[in-house]
Amino acid sequence: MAANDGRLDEAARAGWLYYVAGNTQDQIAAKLGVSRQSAQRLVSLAVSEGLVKVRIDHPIAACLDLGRRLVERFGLALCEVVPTDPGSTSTTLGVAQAAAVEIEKRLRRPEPAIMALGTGRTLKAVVESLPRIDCPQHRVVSLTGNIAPDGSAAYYNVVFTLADHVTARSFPMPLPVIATSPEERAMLHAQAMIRPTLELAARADITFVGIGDLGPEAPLFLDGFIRRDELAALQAAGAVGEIVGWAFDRDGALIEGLTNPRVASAPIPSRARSLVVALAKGERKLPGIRAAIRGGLVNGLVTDEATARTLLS
Amino acid sequence: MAANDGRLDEAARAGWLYYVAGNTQDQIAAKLGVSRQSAQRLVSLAVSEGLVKVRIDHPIAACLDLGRRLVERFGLALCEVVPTDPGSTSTTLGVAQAAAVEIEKRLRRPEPAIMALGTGRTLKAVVESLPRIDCPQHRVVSLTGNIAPDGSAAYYNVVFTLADHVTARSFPMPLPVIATSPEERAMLHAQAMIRPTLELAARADITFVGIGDLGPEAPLFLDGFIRRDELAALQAAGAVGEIVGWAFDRDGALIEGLTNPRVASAPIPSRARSLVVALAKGERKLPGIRAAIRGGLVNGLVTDEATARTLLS
DNA sequence: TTCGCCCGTGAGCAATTACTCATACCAGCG
DNA sequence: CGCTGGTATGAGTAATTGCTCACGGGCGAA
Repeated sequence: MAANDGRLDEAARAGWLYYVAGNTQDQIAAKLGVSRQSAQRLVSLAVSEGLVKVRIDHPIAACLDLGRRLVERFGLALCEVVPTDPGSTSTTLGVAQAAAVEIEKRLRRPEPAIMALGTGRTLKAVVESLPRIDCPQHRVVSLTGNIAPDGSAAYYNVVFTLADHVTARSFPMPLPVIATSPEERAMLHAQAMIRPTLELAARADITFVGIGDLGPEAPLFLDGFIRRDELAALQAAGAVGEIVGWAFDRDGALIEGLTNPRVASAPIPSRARSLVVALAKGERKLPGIRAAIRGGLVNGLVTDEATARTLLS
Repeated sequence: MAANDGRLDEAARAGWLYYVAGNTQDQIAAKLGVSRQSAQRLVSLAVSEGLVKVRIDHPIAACLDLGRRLVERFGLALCEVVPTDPGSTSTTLGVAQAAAVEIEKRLRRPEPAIMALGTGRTLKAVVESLPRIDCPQHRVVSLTGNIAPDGSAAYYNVVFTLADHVTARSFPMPLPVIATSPEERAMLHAQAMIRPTLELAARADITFVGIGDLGPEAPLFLDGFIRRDELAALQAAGAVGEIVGWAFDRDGALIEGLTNPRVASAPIPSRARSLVVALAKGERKLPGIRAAIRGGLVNGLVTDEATARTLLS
């Protein structure tokens, strides 16, 4: 660990000399007394470890405009639109970074606040691109369980990862995502460990959630939280997306019955008194995004240009 | 302007695709429909226009440690130490970026605050590396005049430059830096336009100033604010540095007489009730830095590793 | 102690990027 | 209408970077 830290230290230094001071890797090698290849490795280590954060500080007119129009059209309280990379297959590229900036902005405020987080690949990517922040005044609460169907702690539980970067007090939720029965759900929620967390979630000042699609590759299904027949039933009932497990139809109304009564996640915090920001982009999630903002499940959105355009058309 | 903006827009997009999305310039060229060379030009334009901000998000242990020791040793309220690039001749590299981060942090706070700024090459570089921030709740006031000896607006008046990036209310000071006589100074300060600004400066919550050396290449002399004989007189009187024109000796005590009675800048705000941060690094400025912190002219410092080490030795 | 594995290192090479120069284009002007 | 200065563009080339592979030293297991 100490050696590793020393290495990261060197990597940070190399990255600094490279990106900030504008040295070539040869110069860095000379200054740090290592071979050019090692310098290159240090720089690339700095990048891959996420030590190097790049942001483009220019309001690309087209994106700004799309954001404004989305705010107007759907009555959103917050909307960020990032450029689309036409070739990329990533479902988080750009959105994650933009969301991280928003989160960082809140966490840097000195007034104590409660932030609730959902789960999923997008949130995971967001948290990974957060810088280190010291903010013990804030509390971060997970909206959803961190127990995978196989009993292990789910990879996508983001509050744990967040704790690596941020010193806020964190409240994970030691629950499955979807209980086996409504009764089990009730029992779990009644636990002494859980109730304070649920109450905290209900009082969140700001919430960031991903939106899951419910197509054939629904993350909820892929990750084993629901079975194929349950997915099919949801689809048949008109479900087009889900937020922390709560499936909803094209009007943004939660599906009655099926898996929803067993969802062990906290309810989505109130849009009336807090900011609930959805992070999502891409063709597959479009029906879900559209439903969530039309139905008022969320009042904030971070998405990309292409998705924004389609939403407006 | 419109065309230029469109170009910057493209540049920002290219920069985004390059740095955030990780495309090669070939790919960017294809996606933007331009030649590879043009894509390269767009990316480099984005960099040179300062659209691309890189920060290294790792507390380099050595720097942290130096900062802590400086805080302890000199009773500072804030100290940031950045790595040194052994080969670079820049007097602002690193320090400017670190200071920009500190300033940004303050400006992002929602509670209204008053920030005072000095002048000089360092401050200029700081302001240029600030991102765009919308913060009309804050007020930014210049401590010093913006009229050069030849009557033009001085290049290094940073509050104007700041206004390009930040929407805070700004209060420049339409004064020379050093008046021709103490009487002129008094008269200038009595002006109705000036007095509110001076009062604002006195109430600043946080102040950032550069430290000028008074060696043979003193910026005050190079920029024509003082004559060679005045510089010599200051040196003879034991002056080792200046802050917004106020020359001080090695104990950090303001020089009596000479140019000081004619300095038209606002007094350095109170260290007792606010934070006054000096931004400076480099051999030449060392005597000035040492004097300023030992004499309590400032209670914060942003500097580089090499300077920090020397200060501690 | 010795063997084998693995991590880090250095060399060479392919890919990518940055720079220089010549050319083309355009606006303003005679 | 043609000229001229300035600016953008494309081509070629040098520099820089990133990748792969083979080597070597350290460490744990037998």
